[in-house]
Amino acid sequence: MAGSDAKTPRERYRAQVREEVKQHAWGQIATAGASALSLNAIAKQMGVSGPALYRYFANRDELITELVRDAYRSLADTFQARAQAGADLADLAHALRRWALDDPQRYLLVYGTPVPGYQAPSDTTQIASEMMAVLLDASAAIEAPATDAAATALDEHLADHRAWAGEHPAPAPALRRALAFWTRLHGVLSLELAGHFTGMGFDPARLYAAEVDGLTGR
Amino acid sequence: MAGSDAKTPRERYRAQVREEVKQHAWGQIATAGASALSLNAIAKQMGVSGPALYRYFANRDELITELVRDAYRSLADTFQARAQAGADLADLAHALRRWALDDPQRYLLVYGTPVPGYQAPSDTTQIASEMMAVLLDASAAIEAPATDAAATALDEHLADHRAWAGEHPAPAPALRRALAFWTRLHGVLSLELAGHFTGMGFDPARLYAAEVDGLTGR
DNA sequence: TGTACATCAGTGAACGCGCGTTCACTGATGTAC
DNA sequence: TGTACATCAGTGAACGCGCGTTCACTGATGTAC
Repeated sequence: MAGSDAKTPRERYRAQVREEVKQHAWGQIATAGASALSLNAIAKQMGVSGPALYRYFANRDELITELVRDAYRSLADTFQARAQAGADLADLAHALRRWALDDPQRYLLVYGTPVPGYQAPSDTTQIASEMMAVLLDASAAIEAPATDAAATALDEHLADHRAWAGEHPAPAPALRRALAFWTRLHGVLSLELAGHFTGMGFDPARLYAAEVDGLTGR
Repeated sequence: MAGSDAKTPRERYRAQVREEVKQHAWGQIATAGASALSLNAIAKQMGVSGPALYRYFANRDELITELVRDAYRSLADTFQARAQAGADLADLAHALRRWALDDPQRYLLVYGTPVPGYQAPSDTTQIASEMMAVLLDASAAIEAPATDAAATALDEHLADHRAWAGEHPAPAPALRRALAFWTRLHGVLSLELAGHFTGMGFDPARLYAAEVDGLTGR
């Protein structure tokens, strides 16, 4: 949004090719997983020689970093857009599920088993806290159901360890709810995406919905 | 336990070398992830030529399969041993956490992002249902707290889709509880193991404990 | 509008690497008489 | 207990593959006068 938007044709072309490379990268990740990403293979798919791509990405890691960043950004944007449209916690939950099922590998690139030896870009922390802010807003907007002893114990801990919430003024129960939102829904989603429910016979969407209901106080 | 236990020295030697190969395999997985597993690299570590290992494993996939099977088996054994010692659902939860933190890569090999293109051995289904049986026993042993509307809706679905529970006579609320046990604890564990909580400032063990308490009715 | 020069995209050859896997072989270990 | 033979562990060479990445280069595209 900021900065010099005046793009020369060459700049536009570069951006376009970078985009095309990323498209093919996603396709490759979808079929063989992130650890199998290969610049040479992408080049072949694009009908171009391998070294050509080094004009656009310094190396393989920079490409992966870009994909991770884009995935994070996409999820954060989805959350923010929904929140701005008046979504409550349950709506966010279903937006998350749609986002994940829409492109499982994109979800797994962010939340799956880390690619060995690959260090996530540091600015994802920033994006992650944008998402967390949306979650905290929505969590704080729910009237607290009766808190039991276990919840209270965690609340006390969270009240003292709320660095991750930044400046957000959410009370401890909202912090707890936001964390549970994240971990419970991730629990269902990641097992579903990894295929651990296949053959079990029940519908993962029902389990997900029940978890959402539990989180939002029905 | 069954079968011919009379081992010739050669058979014993073979078993021993297979075991040694697996040890190195785990070490390698720990540092570079499962997708980086290489027979040649293991051979080098063992001070032996690459092809030598083909006396012990038909190929790379057979080795991975064996590791997955062992991991499953280890978790199932842990659960069964704890259950036989009188463990309740909360005890099982903490056993699971210990098992996972004890060797994160072993946990991730079973429950993490699937290794691309690798098909899990079919007999893991058998082991998985052994574990499920233990979970269902423990879940059924807990007196049901007041069930809310969301839980009831899921219960109705599970009552009609209980193939995964096999012959187990657990009532629907116990089925639901066992599933929640699995997905919620996996949610916390997998995010913790993937490092998504690092830098957030709170203690994952507290979050885990709160989820356990919630599952066991305090 | 036309020419001279600089910029940059893409090529092809090359380097070094490690992988999985096959194969013909040597030498040690076990088995049968 | 001793010899003859079969079994099997491990070797080294080899095949074909794909990877990331560097480098000197050609040819097209844009810029300055």
